[in-house]
Amino acid sequence: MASRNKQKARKNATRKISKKKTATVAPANDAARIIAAIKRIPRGKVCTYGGVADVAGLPRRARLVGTVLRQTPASRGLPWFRVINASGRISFPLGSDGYARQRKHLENEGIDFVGGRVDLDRYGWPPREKLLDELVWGPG
DNA sequence: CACCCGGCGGCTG
DNA sequence: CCAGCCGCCGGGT
Repeated sequence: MASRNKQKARKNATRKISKKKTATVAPANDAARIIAAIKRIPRGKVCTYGGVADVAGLPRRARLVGTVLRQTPASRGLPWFRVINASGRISFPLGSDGYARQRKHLENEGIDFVGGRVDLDRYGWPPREKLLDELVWGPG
């Protein structure tokens, strides 16, 4: 409850600050940052949608990560399959082709599924502690 | 401008 | 753990 109020407060604050709305800066580069962030996920690790957004410098844009991924044609350099949701699950419907492909890729990299989920404490990237430090202290 | 809908995330019951 | 609900924010109608 408190958290929702906090989010609402943040939203109102954001509105007030950005009321000018000047440019609307077409976020084509947002997609580029998201792709770059995904490319950084190490082999054998996974990152959540929200995590990718954070690494890309776009906090709270988890859904945008999903949108970009959905619209981005699979290319060989992009480890799209290392992006899963915050519950440690693959976000495609169970039984779909996409689900099967993604899971196979991950298992091929040695990632272990228990009850249909990945243990983020073990396979999550970046490590939670590092992420917090960077959020608070900045990189370096 | 008003809705509607997501490869999401947090919290609650 | 699961189901819902809600908040967020881009994109499409």
